[in-house]
Amino acid sequence: MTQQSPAPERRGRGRRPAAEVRREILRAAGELLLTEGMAAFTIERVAALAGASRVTLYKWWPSKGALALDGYFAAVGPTLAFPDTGDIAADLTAQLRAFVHLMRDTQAGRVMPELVGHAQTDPELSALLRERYSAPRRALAVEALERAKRRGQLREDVDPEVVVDQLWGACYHRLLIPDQPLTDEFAEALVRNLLAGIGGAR
Amino acid sequence: MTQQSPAPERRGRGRRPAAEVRREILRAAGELLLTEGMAAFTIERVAALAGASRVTLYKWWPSKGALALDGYFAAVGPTLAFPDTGDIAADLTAQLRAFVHLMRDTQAGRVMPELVGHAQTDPELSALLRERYSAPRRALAVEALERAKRRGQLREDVDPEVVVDQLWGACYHRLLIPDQPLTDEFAEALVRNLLAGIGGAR
DNA sequence: AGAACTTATGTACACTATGTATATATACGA
DNA sequence: TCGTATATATACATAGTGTACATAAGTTCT
Repeated sequence: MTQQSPAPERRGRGRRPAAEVRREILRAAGELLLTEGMAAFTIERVAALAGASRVTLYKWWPSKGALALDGYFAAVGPTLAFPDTGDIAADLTAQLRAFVHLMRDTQAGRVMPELVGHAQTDPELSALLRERYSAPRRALAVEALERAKRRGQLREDVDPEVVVDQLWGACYHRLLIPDQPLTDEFAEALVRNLLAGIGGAR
Repeated sequence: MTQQSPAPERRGRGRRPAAEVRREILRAAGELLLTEGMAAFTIERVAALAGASRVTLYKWWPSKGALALDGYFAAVGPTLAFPDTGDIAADLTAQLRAFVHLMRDTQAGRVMPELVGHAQTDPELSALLRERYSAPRRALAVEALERAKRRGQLREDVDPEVVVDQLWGACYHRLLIPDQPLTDEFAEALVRNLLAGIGGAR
């Protein structure tokens, strides 16, 4: 059992500072999400952990998914970076290895599939996840691929959006439907296959 | 609102034929899943729709996910096929186009992401989905790729498992995290990119 | 045919969670 | 300082989960 945070001592009946309450709620949401995951993530438990009233949560967050995503970002932070060394193969491999590490070896990574999973039945979360998580990350990768194309490292007729799905999408596949393991070798093979092609001597 | 099945008329207190009850439950589970999706799929509602007692469902199915998957297969059937014409590029494209069509244009396809989503917080469903859905389909694709390799249509050093993730995994990515649309052109580009490679003249 | 066994059913209970309504006390801003 | 915004306690109705118990009826074996 993971030790949960000490519940903050109760005050009386009246209002508490709004900023403080909001901070406590986000902290509690992030903590609960990372330690127990989406299955145990309920408005009820977040409120209790934050020492706040459920009514306050219902007032500010339209859905459980929205609250979970805010908690996720509060706990994890943005962490967006895509270094460009001029060698697209090396850059993609490095980026994918970092992604594999994040998803396989960190609490944040273990939670992300659950958020994506919950989004399948929560349109609110689906839209937020797209806007605040996947779209910005996808854009970074697409930009890197466009730059590589301008350097002549990619064929002119290739759609970078499709490439993103064949690299990161492949990783999400192994993450969400775990038939096969998510390894560094996998990340390297993804880039190798796609850049050089897998077709035979024909 | 989708018209739900007429609730079968009640019998008295005693036992009903086990086979009949099981059939009714699976029918109800499939119907509820396909018409209202995983969010509305509860033991309570399946029991009511089947005219059965909740207790019976709890007895035979270990989790909501397991029941949902049985309902899915009862409604949809197996539908496994991977024709081999001898041309791996054509076969992969045809297979992926069929998959895109299934996921985009049918009730079954609209439900599968929800099952995968629910599996993220239901280990029971995760295991069943792997055993009964993804593994058999993955195996078919891997076999087709192995045959192509023997015909010299694929490079010797390529891991077919990785290729599967770069084709079907890419589709699941667009399905589960819908930043970009799932189209026929996408399916075709996947095969083209991977077989020919996307690297430039270097 | 009868007995023994299996199992679906009705009913009930305790528990958790959702979402809303009401009144009250306090923080915040003009 | 006064008015408004809002966090709080409390209550309520609804829905779903999972279990327990006794009973009725299908099923199977002798």
